[in-house]
Amino acid sequence: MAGTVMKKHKKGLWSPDEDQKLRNYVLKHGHGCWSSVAINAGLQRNGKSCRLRWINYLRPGLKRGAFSVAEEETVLSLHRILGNKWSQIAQHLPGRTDNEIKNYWHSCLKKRRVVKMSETEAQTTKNDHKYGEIRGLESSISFQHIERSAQNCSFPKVLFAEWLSFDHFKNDNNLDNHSSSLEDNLVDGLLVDEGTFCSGPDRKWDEVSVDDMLLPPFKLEDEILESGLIDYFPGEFCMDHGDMYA
DNA sequence: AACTCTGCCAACCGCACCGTT
DNA sequence: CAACGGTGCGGTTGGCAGAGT
Repeated sequence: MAGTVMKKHKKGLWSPDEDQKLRNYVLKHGHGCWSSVAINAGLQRNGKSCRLRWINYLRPGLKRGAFSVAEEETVLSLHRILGNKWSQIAQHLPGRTDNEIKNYWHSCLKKRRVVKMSETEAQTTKNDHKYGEIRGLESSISFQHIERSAQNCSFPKVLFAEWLSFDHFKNDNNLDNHSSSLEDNLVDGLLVDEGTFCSGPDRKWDEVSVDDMLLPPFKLEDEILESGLIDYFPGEFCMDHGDMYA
């Protein structure tokens, strides 16, 4: 088309100057609509590219560098349960992005997991009384809290603390606001995270009962405290409930 | 030193979902 | 209710750097 100027969006690596423009703009105005961010910040990028750059690189609070052992273990455990739900896994690793975790998984953990699985298969199943262990899963999942009658729900709720960010506890006691899916995940009156517990490859989530998730000596009703909360975390991870709801 | 191979990381792409019109 | 735009997510790719030959 002669005479028309097609505005081409720039692709490829971001220059320091572009980073600076985007950072300055978002810190000053917030992102709002990403496509307008690109225009208003004077960038020849599309909104999607800006969003990605911000989330994966420029956003404050991001951790850089190698994963710690604890982070690695978390990724392994969560991946075993959640599969390739990188964004969900990332929610439990503050400062890490889904992209980073995904890359890390593909580069390192996939190999290591093969080794580790063969090791763990040799171990007998741990049945610590402080843990609720999920049948069919090698890792033991902590049932951290049971929250009774949270907001609209008259059932006790089990929250898998590893699957909810601490921000949830600090900033948002209303479970229904946190995720629209939470209420959908009541199983026998217990709240669990979405679609993640399948006790076998042939079983669907809605076929899994609480019995599948709890092994003796668990008896939830005996463990619920006056506060409506219960802590199944091992000591070093234990948080004071007051802190969590402060 | 030159070349090839491999791993890592940043970014793109396509799709799905959601809210708005 | 369909169309549309914005956003989020997971898969994939391209390029760079370091290791190996």
